[in-house]
Amino acid sequence: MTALPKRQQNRILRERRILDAALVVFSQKGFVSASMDDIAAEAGLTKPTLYQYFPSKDELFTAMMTEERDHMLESFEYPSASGMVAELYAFSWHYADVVLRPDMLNLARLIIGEAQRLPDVGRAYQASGPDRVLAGMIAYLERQRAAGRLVFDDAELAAEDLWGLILSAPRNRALHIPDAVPDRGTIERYIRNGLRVFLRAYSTAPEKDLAALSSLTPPPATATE
Amino acid sequence: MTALPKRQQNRILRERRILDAALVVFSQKGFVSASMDDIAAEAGLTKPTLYQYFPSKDELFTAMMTEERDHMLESFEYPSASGMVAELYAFSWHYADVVLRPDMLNLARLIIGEAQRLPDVGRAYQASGPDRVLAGMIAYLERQRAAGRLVFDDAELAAEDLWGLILSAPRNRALHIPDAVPDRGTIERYIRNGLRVFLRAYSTAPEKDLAALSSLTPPPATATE
DNA sequence: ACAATTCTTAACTCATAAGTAAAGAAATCG
DNA sequence: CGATTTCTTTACTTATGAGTTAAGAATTGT
Repeated sequence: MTALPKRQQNRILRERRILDAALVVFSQKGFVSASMDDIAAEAGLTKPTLYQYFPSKDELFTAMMTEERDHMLESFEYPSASGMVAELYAFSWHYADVVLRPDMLNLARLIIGEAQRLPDVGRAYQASGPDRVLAGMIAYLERQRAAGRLVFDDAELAAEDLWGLILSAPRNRALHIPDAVPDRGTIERYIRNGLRVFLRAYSTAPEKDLAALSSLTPPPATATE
Repeated sequence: MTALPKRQQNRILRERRILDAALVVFSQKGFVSASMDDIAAEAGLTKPTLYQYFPSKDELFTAMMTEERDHMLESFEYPSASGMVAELYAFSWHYADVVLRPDMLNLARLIIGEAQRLPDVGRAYQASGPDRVLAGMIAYLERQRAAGRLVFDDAELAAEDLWGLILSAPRNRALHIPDAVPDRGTIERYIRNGLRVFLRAYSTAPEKDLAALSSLTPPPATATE
């Protein structure tokens, strides 16, 4: 009874296809060089049809960004593990897997490249991505502090230290050099070292935590890789 | 006797002006949206004249990037101070002052935004900027290790930890949100905290070094700010 | 002061891309 | 099955920008 008419279903599917195509083409070519003909072709339809769904290139871009922002929010779940160290390790790996995905890097490049022209987009990206993850991490770290496992004055700085330690170098390199996405061994190296520094600086039981870190193994490569 | 004819002097000056204008306009608008008319106007001359100096937009961009790369290399000198902690602090501030300059951030955004289209430019930027600074820092840290002040297994990772700790968060935010260049108090906060974490993790005399850090004050704001 | 060089002005060609219109074909609906 | 809706095809307008030309003005050199 709630089944939509075929026509409406098709409209929803086509809109979906257009937004996906827009993401691909904008990410590859940047806003200006991506043409509406290219995006229509990528979506498997024609430009006049595309214009029936989105009245202008700007509106398509904005809609695509809004959609992607919502998708981004879904990516940052918190893996559960046994113990703070295992949790930090699992999350570091999860975060790395998301952030270093080629499509995510392409999107980041797009946003950074357009940040001057579209300040709201940059702001929205920062709010839905990094700031959101940071807020979650701050809460997590404060819980660990309350449980006596960590000590720090400023939870925000501690959370930012963690990202800086585990992913700053590979991500920056990958942003500058698209071919330079690190392999899993390299990511492991950064994560492990970053967590060591973090635990040495903030843990109330550094020896025990470093030993726990030594026993952890990286997660299997995800199918999306 | 070595004085160049006025004509040659003017050519050199004009070329300089064109490259400066190119940097400004490309940084503000990105490669595609920056027009040769805009750049000529910024340089205070006309498009046909501009084409007398640089045969195409691509070649102007490449020349501008090459020029900027050489400029970048000049920016990363090593301030001298008394003691390792003071040296790290001074350099952290120096690095922050360079990297967070609006024009440097604009250039970084430009490079990141064009990285897919111009992989060589991204590679050259990485090699002349971050990799270069990193190499210097690695050498410095290894000297401190040899002198018994630091302990680490991997100098490269230690050097990357330092950048990640002191500047990763503010720089990323500034890349996404052009208005969000941090004030000096915020930079101080990141640098001080970052160095604390670094010293706690790697110093052979953490208490002493943290005390030394406490006594340091930020450098005066530079005139270029 | 005159000649040579360089720049400016004004106009141009060509290509590209955003956005649009109309007619016919295809898909869906009742 | 005919009516309606939606999409495709084809062609179009307009604007923009890379790159170019020619004539006259300005600058430099001798």
